[in-house]
Amino acid sequence: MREALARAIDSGELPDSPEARSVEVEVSRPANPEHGDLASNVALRLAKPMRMAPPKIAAALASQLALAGERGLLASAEAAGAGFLNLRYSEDALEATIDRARADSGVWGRLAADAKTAGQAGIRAGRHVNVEFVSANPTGPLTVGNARGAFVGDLLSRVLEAGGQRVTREYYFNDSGVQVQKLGASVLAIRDGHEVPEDGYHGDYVAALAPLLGEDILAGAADDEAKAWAAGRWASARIREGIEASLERLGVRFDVWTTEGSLHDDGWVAQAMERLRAGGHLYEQDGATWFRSTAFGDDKDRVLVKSDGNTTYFASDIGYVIEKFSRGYDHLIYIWGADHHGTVARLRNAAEAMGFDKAAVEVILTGWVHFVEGGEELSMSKRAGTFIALDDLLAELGVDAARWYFASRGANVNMDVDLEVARKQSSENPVYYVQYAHARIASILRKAAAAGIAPAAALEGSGLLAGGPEGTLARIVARLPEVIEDAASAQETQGVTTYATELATAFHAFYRDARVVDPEAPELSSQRLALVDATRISLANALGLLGISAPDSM
RNA sequence: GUCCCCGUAGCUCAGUGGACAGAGCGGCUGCCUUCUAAGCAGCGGGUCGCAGGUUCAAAUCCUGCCGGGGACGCCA
Repeated sequence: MREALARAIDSGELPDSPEARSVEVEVSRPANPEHGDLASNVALRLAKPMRMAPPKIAAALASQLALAGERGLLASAEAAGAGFLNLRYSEDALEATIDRARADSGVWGRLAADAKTAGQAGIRAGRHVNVEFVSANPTGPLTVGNARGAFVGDLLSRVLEAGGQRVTREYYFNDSGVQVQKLGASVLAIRDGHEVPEDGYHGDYVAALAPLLGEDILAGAADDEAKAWAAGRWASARIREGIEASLERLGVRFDVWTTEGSLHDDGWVAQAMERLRAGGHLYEQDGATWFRSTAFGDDKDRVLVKSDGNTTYFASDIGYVIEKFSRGYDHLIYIWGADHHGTVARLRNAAEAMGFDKAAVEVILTGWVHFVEGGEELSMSKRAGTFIALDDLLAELGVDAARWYFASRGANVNMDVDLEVARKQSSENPVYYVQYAHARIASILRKAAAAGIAPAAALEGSGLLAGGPEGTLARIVARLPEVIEDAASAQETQGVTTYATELATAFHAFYRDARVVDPEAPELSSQRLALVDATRISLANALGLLGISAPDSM
């Protein structure tokens, strides 16, 4: 495009100027397929510096592009509308792409972490990133309220991996806070037939744990408080196992589990404080130690060490920042609920004060999920035991439907979920529409194999994609790599669900218009089988990226 | 009071500078002797919260306002 522009200027067709030579050439995919496979607005941008009507500029560029033929890549280039330049791929280029999808089926669509992609703006392939999410304390099972973070974090991780980044999934929790002792006291109370303390934990899961508590756990505990701690640590370890199992069922697996206590024990918190102190970012007032967060634009300064000598949660957080960076990450991402937004600034400010790049500490806030059942709001208190366990919800809705539900919405939007409606509509979830297309293809492939027709080895040069139903379908199949690229750079999955739905629709239409297995026309059949197989691969890889299964039959 | 997020079809949500604003669900009408009808074709449904501004071009960017949610602790 840039070359064509230069040629047009050199040949005197278009006026020369510094602006014209340096204009940003933008190429995008038009919404309307009639506008070609790619479109550019350069002519519109050039109108002012060139003092020429956009359509005229577009026409000049189109003729230059047509002359060059771009080494067989483009079939046509034409000016259209108010000055758009529409380009169309050649059959050969499209066929080669379809062949490539089949040859590299396992990695088709994913970005390699090579020098080329690393240099590309927004992609950041090769980056080593830590994604911390869920991080619910092990004082009870995961609730539906934890679902958002679990899916958002896992989907983000998958998308970054597909974009060629190295991802560590991290879970942070506190196993040494007073809540652990309260949990232990609650378990003991139930075991011994006493009332659960007012501020204890009242859920059924506590009662279920009580009879399992062995006397050996309490050995060596001198008084009631020590017993409660011992029981609490034991119970929270059991609960953590349960949490891990729940996450496994969601298809979420963590690489690293870090406890708040270890950040103190291993000296990270002290190290962080030392670094801030050395930089002159700390001061003492009213017996407490403060971080001068306001120097970095925060509303107020923040306490690190309370006047009673205990450190705050924030102190652990900054120790954690150092600890994470010490492991060699280029970038840290935190998935937090929207209610934590007030703590974002201080964390990033502290990272900056400790000498890290503020931009390398990113917080993604998830919107609120408001659960309602039959018009009534559901409370979600672990302490009161009035929550809905994540496992229960997923047993009803299914993991694939739930994953799709969260993947197709932005992380930061608030949503209302009426469980009655969700149950009723789970069978209407669009995920099944996409999975059905995949199953249909698998069925066709089985049918063909039974009829002794094998997919063509390659389509390049076949002319199958010249137009008609085949051309339409192939163009969408070929788009997966750019869908993944967009998802990776925007760090979002909505585009993937939209694409998968579009591809499924295109396939269902193709299914209607073109019979694939036809013993009367074996050559056409085998070519169509190759296209249909490529469709299956794009569908499976799009679903796989979201952690959703691609069934061979439904 | 300050700050953050959201406001798009009856409902749930995509689209975040480009050519007539999209999908699913719901409503209505047709289509199974033919590779899976969990499908297909069609109809109906929109002041993109409101008002200004920037731009050749605004649902998209800027400002103000309205409405909904959330956060503002020496809690964790």
